[in-house]
Amino acid sequence: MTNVSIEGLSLGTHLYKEVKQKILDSLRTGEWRPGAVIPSEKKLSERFAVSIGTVRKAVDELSAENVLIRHQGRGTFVASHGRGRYFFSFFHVVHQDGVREYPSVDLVAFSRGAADPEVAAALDLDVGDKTVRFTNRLSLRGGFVLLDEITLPAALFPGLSERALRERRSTVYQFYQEHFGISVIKAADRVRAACADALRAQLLEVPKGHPLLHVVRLARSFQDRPVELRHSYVNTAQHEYAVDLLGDRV
Amino acid sequence: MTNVSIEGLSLGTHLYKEVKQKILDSLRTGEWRPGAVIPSEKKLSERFAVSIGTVRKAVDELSAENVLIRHQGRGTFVASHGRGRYFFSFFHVVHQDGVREYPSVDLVAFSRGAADPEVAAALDLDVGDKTVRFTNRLSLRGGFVLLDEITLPAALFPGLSERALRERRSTVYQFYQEHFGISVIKAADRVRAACADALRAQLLEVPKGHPLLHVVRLARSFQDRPVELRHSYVNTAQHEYAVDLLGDRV
DNA sequence: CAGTGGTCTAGACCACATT
DNA sequence: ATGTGGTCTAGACCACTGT
Repeated sequence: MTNVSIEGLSLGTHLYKEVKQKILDSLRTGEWRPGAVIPSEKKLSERFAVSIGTVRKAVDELSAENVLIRHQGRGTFVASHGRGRYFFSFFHVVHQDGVREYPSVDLVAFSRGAADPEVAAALDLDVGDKTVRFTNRLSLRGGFVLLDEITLPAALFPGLSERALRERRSTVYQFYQEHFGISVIKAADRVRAACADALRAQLLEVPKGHPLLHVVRLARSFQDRPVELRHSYVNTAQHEYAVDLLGDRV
Repeated sequence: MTNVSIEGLSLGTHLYKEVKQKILDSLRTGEWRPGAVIPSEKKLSERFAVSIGTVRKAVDELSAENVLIRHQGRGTFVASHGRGRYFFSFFHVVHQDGVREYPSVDLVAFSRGAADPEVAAALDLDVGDKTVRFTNRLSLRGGFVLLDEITLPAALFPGLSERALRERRSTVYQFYQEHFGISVIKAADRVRAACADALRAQLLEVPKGHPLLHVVRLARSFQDRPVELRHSYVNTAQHEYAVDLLGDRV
């Protein structure tokens, strides 16, 4: 741990930010895969030639951002979109009695298309770039509650097929991660009130004109790269979209 | 910084948590008021007889929770509900073009009443305890966009008058803080889609039956004490309710 | 300039999990 | 017993702010 520092180095930079970046690089390149342990803090400190405290600070931030997960005595793991509490960081629909529940899913539409200007702008594509679109219908307590209309950049999901989607048993984001190496680590939701049109009313089995939540989500991976645009329609007759403001974490 | 520790002390406890608690105590008792600086980390470390690193860890958490705000070179300040970026931690309605804007407010209703079972459960009161109710109408870009129907426990807001509310020029949470010493530091929102009833349609100048967002918020102060129940109705014709999931902070 | 928070180090010790 | 993350210390140095 020599305090080696070529003169003039580390001007305007922060060691722990560099360490954080190097860790993210190793995640992006797949050196450490989702669900796996990463090297101990001691080893990382040797590898990056910094003190343990500096590694800790980098890992602190990554774990605060849910990119890494620490387990005392066991090690530090790469976050995966399994069915842990993490799932509910991205699934905000709860029953009105407050109970969280995993939805069951059926695929009701699948198609390929080209990005229109709106999609292109959101996903950082050129107009006309190939996209994949599909719609999931989610059920809670046996009733249809949610319609997820999802648009993906085809380039990031090579070979994505309707069949693979239909046969998947994991969550959607877990599926992205395991099959295409794409980790959704943040997202922005924008919520509006809307009335059900004929098609969506039929799929959700509500009267046409029934009020629905319309949620537009843009999900991002490392380096803020947008990877998914999603329009969700929620029947809030018995469910709600729940958000915690401040407090420890999302 | 003697490592004084009566034997057996600090079993199952964490020093920095104790420090955090002591800081919160000083906030609750009003020793350090909103907007003011608190003592430097050095002084705190002497006062609590711990190392600076331990104080830093306590302050780290409090500043992550937006209870304290650090300014390098200036000091650490008690968060206040002024019109800083903090305001938008609790005001999530943005124009559909993404621009955030401060609303203008007018008070359209004020009354006193007693807690019904629902209100009592939410605010941790007994049924029949006195409450204050009022409704704010918020405008953005010259149009009525939001109706905030607010219920407060009268005991926590002694002497709250319609006139004081009407003449206030600060934000609502700033008003609570400055006049009643109540700091809202977290809240939970539950969002549903609804249709405007006659009264609310009239106030928001939309057709009866127009789809609205219905947001139920429970706001809390220190120690998770519930201090405000709020029903908001949002016209999302040109605005949206925006939420960031994960990423650095709210 | 002095004082503040921010970074970084180096090491001791604790709590927990696995072998 | 070993190795992991978690806490705590003590101090050096940097970057920023106000006087």
